[in-house]
Amino acid sequence: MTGNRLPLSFYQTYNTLELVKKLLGCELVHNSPDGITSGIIVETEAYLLDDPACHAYNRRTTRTEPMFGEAGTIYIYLIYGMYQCFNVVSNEVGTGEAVLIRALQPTSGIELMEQRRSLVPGKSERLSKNPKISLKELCRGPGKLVRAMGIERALHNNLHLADAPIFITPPVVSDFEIVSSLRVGINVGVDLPYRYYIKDNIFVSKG
DNA sequence: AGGATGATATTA
DNA sequence: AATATCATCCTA
Repeated sequence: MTGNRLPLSFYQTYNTLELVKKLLGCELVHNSPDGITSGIIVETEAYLLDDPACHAYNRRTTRTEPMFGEAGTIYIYLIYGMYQCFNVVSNEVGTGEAVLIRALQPTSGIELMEQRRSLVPGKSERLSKNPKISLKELCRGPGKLVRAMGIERALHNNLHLADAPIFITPPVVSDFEIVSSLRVGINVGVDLPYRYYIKDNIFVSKG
Protein backbone atom coordinates (compact mmCIF):
# COMPACT_ATOMS: atom_id res chain seq x y z
CA MET A 1 0.00 0.00 0.00
CA THR A 2 1.28 3.39 -0.85
CA GLY A 3 -0.75 6.00 0.93
CA ASN A 4 -0.50 9.74 0.95
CA ARG A 5 2.60 11.74 1.60
CA LEU A 6 3.27 13.45 4.90
CA PRO A 7 3.78 17.20 4.36
CA LEU A 8 6.63 19.42 5.46
CA SER A 9 4.62 20.55 8.48
CA PHE A 10 4.68 17.03 9.94
CA TYR A 11 8.45 17.10 10.25
CA GLN A 12 8.41 20.63 11.62
CA THR A 13 5.89 19.78 14.33
CA TYR A 14 7.97 17.40 16.40
CA ASN A 15 11.40 17.56 17.97
CA THR A 16 13.85 14.75 17.32
CA LEU A 17 12.94 12.59 20.30
CA GLU A 18 9.28 12.87 19.35
CA LEU A 19 9.84 12.26 15.65
CA VAL A 20 11.94 9.14 16.29
CA LYS A 21 8.80 7.55 17.77
CA LYS A 22 6.25 9.19 15.47
CA LEU A 23 7.90 7.59 12.44
CA LEU A 24 7.29 4.07 13.75
CA GLY A 25 4.30 2.55 11.99
CA CYS A 26 4.57 4.96 9.07
CA GLU A 27 5.38 3.71 5.61
CA LEU A 28 8.54 4.60 3.68
CA VAL A 29 7.88 4.63 -0.07
CA HIS A 30 10.22 4.90 -3.05
CA ASN A 31 8.66 5.49 -6.43
CA SER A 32 11.67 4.59 -8.56
CA PRO A 33 12.06 4.12 -12.33
CA ASP A 34 12.19 0.37 -11.69
CA GLY A 35 8.96 0.34 -9.70
CA ILE A 36 7.48 1.14 -6.32
CA THR A 37 8.78 -0.37 -3.12
CA SER A 38 7.59 0.36 0.38
CA GLY A 39 7.82 -0.82 3.96
CA ILE A 40 6.56 0.02 7.40
CA ILE A 41 9.16 1.70 9.59
CA VAL A 42 9.69 -0.60 12.57
CA GLU A 43 13.02 0.60 13.99
CA THR A 44 14.60 4.06 14.34
CA GLU A 45 17.45 5.82 16.11
CA ALA A 46 17.81 9.45 17.18
CA TYR A 47 20.97 11.51 16.75
CA LEU A 48 20.98 14.72 18.75
CA LEU A 49 23.13 17.80 18.61
CA ASP A 50 24.96 17.26 21.89
CA ASP A 51 25.82 13.62 21.16
CA PRO A 52 29.40 12.79 20.06
CA ALA A 53 28.00 9.93 17.97
CA CYS A 54 25.99 12.41 15.88
CA HIS A 55 27.71 13.29 12.60
CA ALA A 56 26.78 16.92 13.07
CA TYR A 57 28.35 17.05 16.54
CA ASN A 58 30.76 19.98 16.40
CA ARG A 59 31.09 19.53 12.65
CA ARG A 60 29.25 21.37 9.96
CA THR A 61 30.93 20.16 6.80
CA THR A 62 30.09 19.24 3.23
CA ARG A 63 29.00 15.78 4.27
CA THR A 64 26.86 16.82 7.24
CA GLU A 65 25.31 19.90 5.63
CA PRO A 66 21.97 18.19 4.87
CA MET A 67 21.53 17.59 8.60
CA PHE A 68 21.37 21.33 9.11
CA GLY A 69 18.61 21.73 6.56
CA GLU A 70 14.83 21.78 6.86
CA ALA A 71 13.17 19.04 8.90
CA GLY A 72 12.19 16.26 6.51
CA THR A 73 15.36 16.58 4.45
CA ILE A 74 16.94 13.29 3.41
CA TYR A 75 20.48 12.70 4.71
CA ILE A 76 22.31 9.71 3.26
CA TYR A 77 25.92 8.81 3.97
CA LEU A 78 28.34 6.09 3.02
CA ILE A 79 29.42 3.77 5.80
CA TYR A 80 32.25 1.23 5.79
CA GLY A 81 32.93 1.94 2.15
CA MET A 82 30.05 -0.13 0.82
CA TYR A 83 26.81 0.60 2.61
CA GLN A 84 24.63 3.64 2.95
CA CYS A 85 22.37 4.81 5.74
CA PHE A 86 19.11 6.72 5.32
CA ASN A 87 18.18 9.50 7.75
CA VAL A 88 15.30 11.90 8.19
CA VAL A 89 16.57 15.32 9.24
CA SER A 90 14.74 16.73 12.25
CA ASN A 91 14.42 19.89 14.31
CA GLU A 92 14.87 23.46 13.12
CA VAL A 93 17.07 24.65 10.30
CA GLY A 94 20.65 25.00 11.50
CA THR A 95 20.29 22.49 14.35
CA GLY A 96 21.89 19.34 12.93
CA GLU A 97 19.77 16.46 14.22
CA ALA A 98 18.31 13.44 12.44
CA VAL A 99 16.57 10.08 12.78
CA LEU A 100 18.21 6.98 11.31
CA ILE A 101 15.80 4.45 9.78
CA ARG A 102 17.11 1.02 10.84
CA ALA A 103 14.51 -1.49 9.64
CA LEU A 104 11.37 -1.87 7.56
CA GLN A 105 8.58 -4.41 7.32
CA PRO A 106 8.30 -4.80 3.54
CA THR A 107 4.82 -4.08 2.16
CA SER A 108 5.06 -3.70 -1.61
CA GLY A 109 7.54 -4.29 -4.39
CA ILE A 110 8.85 -7.39 -2.65
CA GLU A 111 10.18 -8.93 -5.86
CA LEU A 112 12.04 -5.78 -6.77
CA MET A 113 13.53 -5.69 -3.30
CA GLU A 114 14.67 -9.28 -3.65
CA GLN A 115 16.34 -8.50 -6.95
CA ARG A 116 18.20 -5.50 -5.55
CA ARG A 117 19.26 -7.33 -2.41
CA SER A 118 20.57 -10.36 -4.25
CA LEU A 119 23.40 -8.31 -5.76
CA VAL A 120 26.76 -7.43 -4.25
CA PRO A 121 26.65 -3.81 -3.03
CA GLY A 122 27.68 -1.41 -5.78
CA LYS A 123 28.08 -4.15 -8.37
CA SER A 124 25.92 -6.22 -10.66
CA GLU A 125 27.26 -9.61 -9.62
CA ARG A 126 25.15 -11.83 -7.45
CA LEU A 127 25.84 -12.65 -3.83
CA SER A 128 27.52 -16.00 -3.39
CA LYS A 129 25.17 -17.14 -0.67
CA ASN A 130 21.40 -17.49 -0.90
CA PRO A 131 19.69 -17.57 -4.25
CA LYS A 132 16.83 -15.91 -2.40
CA ILE A 133 16.81 -13.66 0.65
CA SER A 134 13.94 -14.22 3.06
CA LEU A 135 11.25 -11.59 3.50
CA LYS A 136 12.41 -11.12 7.06
CA GLU A 137 15.95 -10.24 6.02
CA LEU A 138 15.13 -7.91 3.14
CA CYS A 139 15.11 -4.68 5.16
CA ARG A 140 16.39 -5.86 8.54
CA GLY A 141 19.14 -3.31 9.07
CA PRO A 142 19.97 0.20 7.85
CA GLY A 143 22.28 -0.88 5.02
CA LYS A 144 19.91 -3.59 3.89
CA LEU A 145 16.83 -1.41 3.64
CA VAL A 146 18.65 1.24 1.65
CA ARG A 147 19.67 -1.39 -0.89
CA ALA A 148 16.26 -3.04 -1.01
CA MET A 149 14.56 0.31 -1.56
CA GLY A 150 16.96 1.38 -4.30
CA ILE A 151 18.01 4.45 -2.37
CA GLU A 152 21.32 6.05 -3.37
CA ARG A 153 23.26 8.90 -1.93
CA ALA A 154 24.18 10.20 -5.37
CA LEU A 155 20.51 10.50 -6.31
CA HIS A 156 18.64 11.26 -3.14
CA ASN A 157 20.89 12.91 -0.57
CA ASN A 158 19.64 16.34 0.49
CA LEU A 159 16.27 15.97 -1.26
CA HIS A 160 13.16 16.64 0.80
CA LEU A 161 10.56 14.02 1.71
CA ALA A 162 7.81 16.52 0.91
CA ASP A 163 8.64 16.49 -2.80
CA ALA A 164 11.12 13.68 -3.58
CA PRO A 165 10.41 10.30 -5.24
CA ILE A 166 10.97 9.01 -1.72
CA PHE A 167 8.38 9.89 0.92
CA ILE A 168 6.76 8.79 4.16
CA THR A 169 3.03 8.24 4.77
CA PRO A 170 0.93 8.69 7.91
CA PRO A 171 0.86 5.62 10.20
CA VAL A 172 -0.59 2.50 8.61
CA VAL A 173 -0.50 0.55 11.86
CA SER A 174 -1.22 1.93 15.30
CA ASP A 175 -1.77 -0.87 17.76
CA PHE A 176 1.76 -1.48 18.96
CA GLU A 177 4.07 -0.89 21.89
CA ILE A 178 7.29 1.08 21.51
CA VAL A 179 10.45 -0.21 23.14
CA SER A 180 13.61 1.86 23.59
CA SER A 181 17.15 0.58 23.96
CA LEU A 182 20.79 1.47 23.45
CA ARG A 183 21.77 2.25 19.88
CA VAL A 184 23.52 -0.21 17.64
CA GLY A 185 27.05 -0.01 16.28
CA ILE A 186 28.06 3.15 18.13
CA ASN A 187 31.74 3.35 19.01
CA VAL A 188 32.14 6.89 20.24
CA GLY A 189 30.83 8.86 23.18
CA VAL A 190 28.30 7.95 25.81
CA ASP A 191 25.70 5.54 24.59
CA LEU A 192 22.13 6.72 25.01
CA PRO A 193 18.79 4.85 24.84
CA TYR A 194 17.86 6.50 21.57
CA ARG A 195 16.96 3.39 19.62
CA TYR A 196 13.23 2.76 19.29
CA TYR A 197 11.38 -0.15 17.79
CA ILE A 198 7.99 -1.84 17.58
CA LYS A 199 7.76 -4.50 20.26
CA ASP A 200 7.73 -8.12 19.05
CA ASN A 201 8.07 -7.13 15.40
CA ILE A 202 10.19 -9.75 13.67
CA PHE A 203 11.55 -7.28 11.11
CA VAL A 204 13.49 -5.35 13.76
CA SER A 205 17.28 -5.82 13.52
CA LYS A 206 19.33 -7.49 16.19
CA GLY A 207 20.47 -5.21 18.98
C1' DA B 1 35.64 -13.89 13.93
C1' DG B 2 37.38 -11.55 10.08
C1' DG B 3 37.27 -9.06 5.79
C1' DA B 4 35.50 -5.89 2.29
C1' DT B 5 35.94 -1.04 0.88
C1' DG B 6 36.14 4.23 0.26
C1' DA B 7 34.82 8.80 1.75
C1' DT B 8 35.71 11.84 5.49
C1' DA B 9 37.59 14.04 9.48
C1' DT B 10 41.63 14.63 11.84
C1' DT B 11 46.43 15.05 12.44
C1' DA B 12 50.74 16.52 10.91
C1' DA C 1 50.01 14.07 2.66
C1' DA C 2 48.99 10.37 5.68
C1' DT C 3 46.14 7.91 8.73
C1' DA C 4 42.37 6.46 11.68
C1' DT C 5 37.67 6.01 11.79
C1' DC C 6 33.44 4.51 10.77
C1' DA C 7 25.22 4.91 12.74
C1' DT C 8 27.38 -2.36 8.29
C1' DC C 9 26.83 -6.71 6.09
C1' DC C 10 28.48 -11.02 4.29
C1' DT C 11 31.19 -15.35 4.47
C1' DA C 12 33.76 -18.45 7.14
